[in-house]
Amino acid sequence: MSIQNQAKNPPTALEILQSQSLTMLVQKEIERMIVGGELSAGAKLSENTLAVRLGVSRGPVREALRGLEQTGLVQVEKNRGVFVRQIPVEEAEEIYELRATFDQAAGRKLAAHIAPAQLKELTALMERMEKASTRNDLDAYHPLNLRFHDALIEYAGNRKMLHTYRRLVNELNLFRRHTLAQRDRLPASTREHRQIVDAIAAGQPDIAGQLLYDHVMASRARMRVAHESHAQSADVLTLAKRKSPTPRKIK
Amino acid sequence: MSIQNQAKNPPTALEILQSQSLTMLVQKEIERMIVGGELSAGAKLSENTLAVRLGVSRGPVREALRGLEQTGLVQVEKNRGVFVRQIPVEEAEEIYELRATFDQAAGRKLAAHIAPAQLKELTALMERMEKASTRNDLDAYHPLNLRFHDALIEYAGNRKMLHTYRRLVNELNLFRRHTLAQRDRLPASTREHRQIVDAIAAGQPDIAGQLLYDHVMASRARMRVAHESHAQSADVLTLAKRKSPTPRKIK
DNA sequence: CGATTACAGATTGTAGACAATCTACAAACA
DNA sequence: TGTTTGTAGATTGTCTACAATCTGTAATCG
Repeated sequence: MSIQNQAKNPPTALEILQSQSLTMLVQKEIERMIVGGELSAGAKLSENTLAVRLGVSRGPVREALRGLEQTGLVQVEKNRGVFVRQIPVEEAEEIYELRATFDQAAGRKLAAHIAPAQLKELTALMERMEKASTRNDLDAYHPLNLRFHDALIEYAGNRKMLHTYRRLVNELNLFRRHTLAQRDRLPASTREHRQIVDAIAAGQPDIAGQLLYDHVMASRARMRVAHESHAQSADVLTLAKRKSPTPRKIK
Repeated sequence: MSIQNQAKNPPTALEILQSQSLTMLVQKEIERMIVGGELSAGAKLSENTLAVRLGVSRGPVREALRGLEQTGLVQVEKNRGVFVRQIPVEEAEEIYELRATFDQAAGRKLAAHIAPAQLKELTALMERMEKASTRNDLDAYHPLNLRFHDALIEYAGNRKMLHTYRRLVNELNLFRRHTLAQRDRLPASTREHRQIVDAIAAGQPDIAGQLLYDHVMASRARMRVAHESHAQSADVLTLAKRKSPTPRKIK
């Protein structure tokens, strides 16, 4: 064993500097702009504009965009440009269904064996959601809900699953209308959360898994309803708004 | 509706030319070299070498490598180069577990409602595997097995799941020793396949799902055994062989 | 007057050049 | 002899420049 092989678990400042290339930073920044809503779905990402804005040349920007393309956040059209992806409802529903199977599997594993500290954390998150629910405070509820489900997957102990799950959730953020689905459904959602935590605490894998699957699929159904009710007005908006994703013209 | 919006489902030659940028072609080619075994795990990918070999400049090669990094096929180390990823056993096991949950979900859906043509195709694949099994022909069995499980996910009708599944399987190809796990276990695997198809045909979601989950997890267990039995000799080999992933030296 | 064609400006795709960093080997030192 | 230091070559990171393509507008034709 060589002496110099002393990798610490917490990444040191040195390792950070070593791994942070311009391309990585640019990619993170563009991703932040997208998920933060600064760039809305369908918007065109001009290489030049981004390069100037970030103070780099087009090279790193192009590399970052190729990376983002693989994560599903942007869509590249040759000779036309890069656009923030628009997630069709059908795809959003597929993602919800995938999430449901992830949550189900995680619930099963956690019910079989969960560390006391983890159960405590889940309970705490759930109780905070209950409080936000009684205040009907969606702005507080939403991030807690994200953390609750993320923790669920994290505690299941499969890093590959966690990574895949986070990528899916990130992609789902592009589908704006899904957040609206929770409005007015906080009580139901909250009740389901308590049942889930109870099943996990009681060590009932099948029940916990089934409850989680149903919970996410119920979110999916609410999302679809919210989407359909806003369909007409929203479609008019997008039709008027989108100059970018114009179909390629045939000359 | 405008006249020129006539996208056919089968991608036309025109659309292919439009979407195939040099970067895309380079990425596909490098990916082919990796999964085809031409570049083994841990190998260094020199930008210049790749560029010359493919007859392009370094720009598209770099962009392609950034894309491959996101798919998990390569690992980028700043100022050091790009390497074909080495999948640790632990990660391979996580991927197997994820696959198991995918297959379980797919089996459930298919048992609930599967098209006759699809059931026929699954049956045909299974029977061909049985024949290959009696001949103990692993070279014939392996691709059939891949197609069988891929078809299973495909027929479940969730494109996002299919996409994610294929990416995971692709990544698992980097873990060489997992193919060996099937040697001498063809009869068991074949028997499980028949049970699975039977459960789907009989419309028993829970059973089909459970069989599939157990089937993939059994593959995982076989993979681990194969890995451990070859551990010593293999480790010696990799230690002697790898010049590339040398730990970064401290000066 | 409507549709088609031609052209100018802008944007993307690719290539090549330069600077920064790393690797490996050799020289110098204890 | 073993370790450290210095240097040359190679590789990567980034930038700039040029070619190919697209978009939108104006001119032309029926």
